[in-house]
This record gives sequence, structure tokens and C-alpha cells, in this order.
Amino acid sequence: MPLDRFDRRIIAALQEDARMTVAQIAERVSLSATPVSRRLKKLEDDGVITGYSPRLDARKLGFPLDAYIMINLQAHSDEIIDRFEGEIKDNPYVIACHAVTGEMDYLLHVTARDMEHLSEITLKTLVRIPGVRDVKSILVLENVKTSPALPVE
Amino acid sequence: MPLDRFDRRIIAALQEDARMTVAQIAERVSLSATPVSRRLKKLEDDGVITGYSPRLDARKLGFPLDAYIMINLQAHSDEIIDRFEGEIKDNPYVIACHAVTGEMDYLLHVTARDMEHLSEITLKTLVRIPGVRDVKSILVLENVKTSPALPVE
DNA sequence: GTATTCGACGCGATAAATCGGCGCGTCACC
DNA sequence: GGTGACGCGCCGATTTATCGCGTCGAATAC
Repeated sequence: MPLDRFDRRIIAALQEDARMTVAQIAERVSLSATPVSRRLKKLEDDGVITGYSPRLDARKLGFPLDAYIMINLQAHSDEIIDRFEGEIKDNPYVIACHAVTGEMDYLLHVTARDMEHLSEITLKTLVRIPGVRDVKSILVLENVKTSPALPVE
Repeated sequence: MPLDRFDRRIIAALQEDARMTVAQIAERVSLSATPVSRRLKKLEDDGVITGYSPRLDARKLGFPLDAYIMINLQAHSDEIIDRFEGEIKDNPYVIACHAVTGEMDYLLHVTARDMEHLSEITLKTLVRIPGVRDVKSILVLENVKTSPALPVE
């Protein structure tokens, strides 16, 4: 059941280009196409690979601004939490949200068209969600490294 | 040159499943396969789509622990910065690093096998990089939302 | 108002890729 | 030594990607 060397190399190949054909992967991992196809299907069925995404240039899509927003809730009742998380999930500009340790409760990753848009997301949406007490924003100045890859080898 | 409705719908389809075939995309966007194939190639050539990645279950790959680490540098000379950013890029457990506004200089996203591993990454690697003054860690307790998608429609 | 040009679409053909069935080799356990 | 399970590679049938070609429609020029 654990991943062997071939599985890891298949995943490594996909992390470079997830639209690579099975035949190409097969060549890279020194296997024929058939077992690669079968292993790929198994990795998907087992939930190791949960899907495939394009890597997009956010700037070219009109979202040049990235921010991390930390949020504190006033109380931690189920009602407040459910309401908050629901709103977060519905907001397309929040691309990630984690519950975290430390002085703040949540860390959000938000993408925006410009400062005005970010301001609108923050002031008109986030701070207005019931139960939100404190909001701290951190603007991204530069992406030093963004690797959608996990270490597999 | 700007993206029209078809381009956006092609991207939206890929965000659901980037290994979807051209014919499937074509059906979804009400176009034949040929223009979809051509538009796809153009989006790649123009750098709107920069590649394709698998979505992986980090837990099943042995990285159940996520942390955000904020780092301050003592000084901001080119030498210190280049050295720091170089080390970050070489570290496979740092999956993202941004230069940010606020009281800290950098925000890192780190993935680790367990607490001991995270401790090792922090204490044996990050704090030992010359020029690093202050390090604050935020552990991820729960992923409320992780959408690899950008709003396109 | 008509002609022309340009861009983008759809169709059909071809080469490549995928998928399913089959047989073989290897290993473990009788 | 026999047997069953597992995983590989090969092969043929179907699906998919890509290219050239003809066509249609909008915009522009005359």
C-alpha cells in the first residue's frame, strides 16, 4: 500500500507537467505505459492524487495583488464559527483559509484586482462577518518562491 | 489580446480538472475541439497558463503538518537577501515564500513530516541562515478552504 | 453598396495516445 | 515441486490531438 519508487517518480513527473502523457511518464520512469496508467489510476482512486490544476499567472488574469489576512473571532461558538467559515467558502477571492495557532484564529490568503478591491474585500466583507473582532493584513510585495510541489523523492 | 469569454471558460474547466481532454472542454464551452486546442496553446504561449500540477494529499505523502513562518532579517543588504532567498529556494520543505509588508520581512509556507521535523527545519536550517534575526511560527490546525482556483468568470 | 481582408470556426485526415485483454516471469507459501 | 497472486510488457481496437483546408462574418476601404 505505501508508495514505492515508481509511484513517487510518477508523481514527480506530474508535478513538472500534469498534462504529460502516460507514454512520456512511462519513458521517464523506465516502465511501459500500461503499468503507469494503472498506477496513476490507483493513485487517484486512493486519494493520493485528488485532481489536476493549471498553474495560472494571476497577474495576467487581473489579480496582481496578494494578501494574507489574519482574523480573530470574538467568540468561538459553533454558530459563529460555522457562519464565518461559510462566508469564507463562498468568497471567491479567498483562495485559502486555515485555522491556526497563535494570537490569531485564522489565516486567509486573498487575491485582489488592486488596493481598492482588497480594501473592499476586507472592509465590506470580512470585517462585517458577525463575530469577527480583529483583522490584520499582510501584503505580498514579491513572490520569492511558489512551488506547488511537495517533496516526493 | 485580452481573454474573452471562451478563454475564461476554458480556464474554468481546467481548474476543475486539468487533465480533461480537449474534446470534453470543447463540449463544455460550446466550441469544437480545434479552436479549443488552439486557444489552449495560445494561453500557454502567452504565459497565462504556466503549467499543470497534480493536487496531492499532503497527508498521504507523509507531510501532515503545515506551518507559516514569519522571518525578520537583521539587515537588508543585497548579500544578506540573496543568501537568504537562495537557501529558501533550495529547501524542499519551503513550498512558498513571499516578501511582505508589516513587521516581518518574509512569510514562508512550510510543510513537514511531524513536529520534530518542523523543529529541525526551523532550528537547524532557517534560524541558522546568516542575517536571520527573528522567527515566528504559526501552525496550521485545520484547512478550512484550499482552492487552487482563481476567479475567472 | 460592394469588394477585400483578416480572424476565427468547423470538418476531415493522420499520427499519437489510451484502454482492455492476454500471456509470462517472479515471489511467497504451501 | 506445485500453485496462486501480483505486476510487467505486448498487441489490437478505440479515442484523442493536431494540422491543413474551406467557409463564414465583421470591419474597412473604395
